[in-house]
Amino acid sequence: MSKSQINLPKTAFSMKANLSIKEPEILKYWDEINLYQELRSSRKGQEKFVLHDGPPYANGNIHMGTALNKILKDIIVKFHQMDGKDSVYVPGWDCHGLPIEWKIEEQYKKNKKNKNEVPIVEFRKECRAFAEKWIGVHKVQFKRLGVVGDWENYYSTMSFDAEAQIVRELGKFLKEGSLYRGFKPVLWSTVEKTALADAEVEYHDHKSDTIYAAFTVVSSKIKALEGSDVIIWTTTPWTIPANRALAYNESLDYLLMQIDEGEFKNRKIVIAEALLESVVKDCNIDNFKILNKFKGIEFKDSVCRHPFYDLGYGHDIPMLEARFVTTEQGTGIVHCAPSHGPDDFNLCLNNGIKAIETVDGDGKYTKNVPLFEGLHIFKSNPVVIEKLKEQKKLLSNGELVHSYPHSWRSKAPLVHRATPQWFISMDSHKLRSKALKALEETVFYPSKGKERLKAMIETRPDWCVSRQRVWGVPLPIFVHKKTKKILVDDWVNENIASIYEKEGSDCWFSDDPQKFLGDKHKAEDYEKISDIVEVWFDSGSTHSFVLEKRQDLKWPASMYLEGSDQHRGWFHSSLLESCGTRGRAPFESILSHGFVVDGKGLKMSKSVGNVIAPEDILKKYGADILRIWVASSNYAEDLRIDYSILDQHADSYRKIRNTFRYLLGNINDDYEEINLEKIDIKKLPELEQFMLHKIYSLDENFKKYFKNYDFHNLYKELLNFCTVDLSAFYFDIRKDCLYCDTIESNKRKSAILVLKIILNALLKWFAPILSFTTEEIFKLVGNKKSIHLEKFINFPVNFKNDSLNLKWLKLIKIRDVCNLSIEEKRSAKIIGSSLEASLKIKLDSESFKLIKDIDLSELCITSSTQVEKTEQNEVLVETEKAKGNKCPVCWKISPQSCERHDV
RNA sequence: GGGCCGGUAGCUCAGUUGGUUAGAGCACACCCUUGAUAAGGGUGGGGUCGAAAGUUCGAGUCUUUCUCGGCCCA
Repeated sequence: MSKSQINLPKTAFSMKANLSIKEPEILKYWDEINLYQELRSSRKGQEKFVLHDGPPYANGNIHMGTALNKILKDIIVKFHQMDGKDSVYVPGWDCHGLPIEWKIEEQYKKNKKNKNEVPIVEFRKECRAFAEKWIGVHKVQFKRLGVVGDWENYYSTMSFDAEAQIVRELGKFLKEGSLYRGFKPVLWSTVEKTALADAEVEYHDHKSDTIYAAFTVVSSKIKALEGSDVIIWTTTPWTIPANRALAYNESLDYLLMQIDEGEFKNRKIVIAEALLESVVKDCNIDNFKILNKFKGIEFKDSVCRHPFYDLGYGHDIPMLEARFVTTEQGTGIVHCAPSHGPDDFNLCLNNGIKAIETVDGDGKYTKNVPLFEGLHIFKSNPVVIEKLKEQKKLLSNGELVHSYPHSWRSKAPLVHRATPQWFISMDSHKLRSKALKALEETVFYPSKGKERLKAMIETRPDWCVSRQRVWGVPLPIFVHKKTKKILVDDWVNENIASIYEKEGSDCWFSDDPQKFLGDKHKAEDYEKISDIVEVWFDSGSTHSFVLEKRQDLKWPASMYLEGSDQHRGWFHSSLLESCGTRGRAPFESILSHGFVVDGKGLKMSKSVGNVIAPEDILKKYGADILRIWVASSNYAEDLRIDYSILDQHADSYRKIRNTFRYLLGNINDDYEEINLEKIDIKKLPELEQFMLHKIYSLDENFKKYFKNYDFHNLYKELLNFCTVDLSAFYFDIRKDCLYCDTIESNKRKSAILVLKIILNALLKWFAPILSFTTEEIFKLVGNKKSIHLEKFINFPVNFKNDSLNLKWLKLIKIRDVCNLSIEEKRSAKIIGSSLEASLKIKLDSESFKLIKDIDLSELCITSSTQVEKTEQNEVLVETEKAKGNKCPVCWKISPQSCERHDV
């Protein structure tokens, strides 16, 4: 029997995907047809959906986290585009900041160049070039993932427009009065000579010198204390010269005790009772007497002497009450250096003791510190300890390994150092309450994001927006030299902005200040601030220079989408910036996703060796597999990835691809648009009607899932449709008709019609996820430009047929019973394929009625079936080997010759 | 160390306001097919729902503690 007599599937769509080769070709095609512009013009005038890109930092290759982020963005943008909206995506980059500065400095060090000898403007030019280079690299890498956007007209925080607008935004805070100059200790790196943002700090173990030092009581309400030594413990002996106070906890119990041995023999010391044991052990004190016990509250108004009293440290050291004093470690009395710790700073500030500059940017003591001026703090511990010993103020000293802040770049230990800073007040102009109100008006996916952000806004301190660095937008502030008043002048602010618009912000550092002040103010009367704006203000302002400025976008954005760490980052800074300047959030919704972790749920790290680079996945699997991974993972939690997980997604991809291949093969790649409204559904076989109902109800779920951005359930439903409803059911049953019936047969024509509808539906449903593969197929079967220009299908409501659905669900249950019976005979080696089976089926009267017009042989893919009515309330099936001859065409076995194929 | 979030088959995920024997797909095993063929079909095994205690007639679901992991903060 020649195979030419049957209609075997034929298609140019290969089974093997070869994605790593095919995808770049499709990218080229998208470039050729200028897909992004086509997308825009195809939805001109339609409702806008704007997903505002949270700018990645223009530094280093992309990793799985960035890939996840961009793919998720792209999937959402494409969904809205296919939903008929003008769905615009403008990618952007964050360019200023310390990491790039550090890279350039690293290069300097390599080339033995001294940063201090390079003019700031030249240094900044190198930073700019560095960022530009990485934007170029990122662009290629993001595009390769299949992300469609306005890559030609991206935004960046270092563009002249952006720098100008950032100045205008700061001007608003300045004018309002919520931007003020404060003074506080910040974490400072003496290596980079800069303050560090919280995000730039890492905690590592560090070996510190520890000391127990004595502060002699000069006066106290408890007379017994006078002349005794209050003992403090610290891991930073170098802060002793900056000491201005001691702190105690009023609810703790304290002891006055006499020491009967060693250096402190016959001297009286004061410590907390709870720490007696550890102090005695630490200081090797074996012989002592407890003289007195009292509550911390009695320390009130006590005054001590600095250990270096005789060396020029004549000032009083008051004892102050502080809740932060605990009995976890130390002595229960804490030494306070307001210039070197936030707690110390606040406590002293509340008691009228101001911080002064005790340490300069290089880490050397200033002239405010007698004895030690010019000495580097990291070299001063031995000197301080020596002096304490000499003054007989050192009870004991040692070493301690503990968790300590370090710079994430240089890994150098950090110190707290008081510096002048610029702040935006959270409360002076109700920024906090505005932001909290804005959160109530924002939709969060997942919803738990709202609480997370809210908790942060409720408790955060004023926003410090200044940094002592050079690669950033200069703080556009002048302070009057005599009055110390901040210059607030709209004209000056706008003047600075318009200068930046023309030439960028480099000129702030190089040009005559008069250029910015114009004729209105004399430059010599003003101090020009040389700080730069912290980068979170840059990115927090993107809404102002991207969303508001561009005609193709809208303000506020429909959505901000980032990793969950950005609750503290970009979501946070954007919310504050926009609430401060515009009174509402720059976004209508926020979608946050978890972090990419390895197959066991552990975070990826080089040292563990569980890092997977997007590049490797693209090479081995292709972008569509990676996109499946994104779509099928629950982004509300952390997302696991390893090669076994990817292998399984690759298997699913193959299943989907073969589903398409079956469809294409049976229609011989011959597709035409079908007017769904004009189908006479009642004239189709019931199986086809059932499939149309399936399509309709799947589409309903699809839309529901899409509305909630619930992609992993959406993808799962699509995949199950391919596997369960199509491959194992509809396709399997209809093979006989498609292969063996004549082309003219109405049944076959009906099946072909439904196959075409399914093909079209699957293409559109999958397009946002399988961007490359659906395009490959779309180009094969049509002459339209791109699948991504299409819209989702609106299926006619008459596809829906609930009663038919119920009937067929029952039929499938009967089919399941039949399969069990067939399997029994198959495992007994009585039959092989199901076409070798002949079924004897007994049905109760209800089921018997159900199958009146149903061909159970067709449904179960057997050669024959006999059905009997029975009183029993169950389905009984007996399988026998079919008797007769096998039709050489349709392979059905019957005693007579084949009805369809008269051979 | 503190705050928040999470832990359901090997994997990705469902599991309504507590209510039958905890589900799906994939993977796996066995069988069939060789006209979707580096495909396709059928059947099957697989879970102490992170652990323990408690509330309840009844807990994957509620409470507490612990544990592991992640994010944020110190």
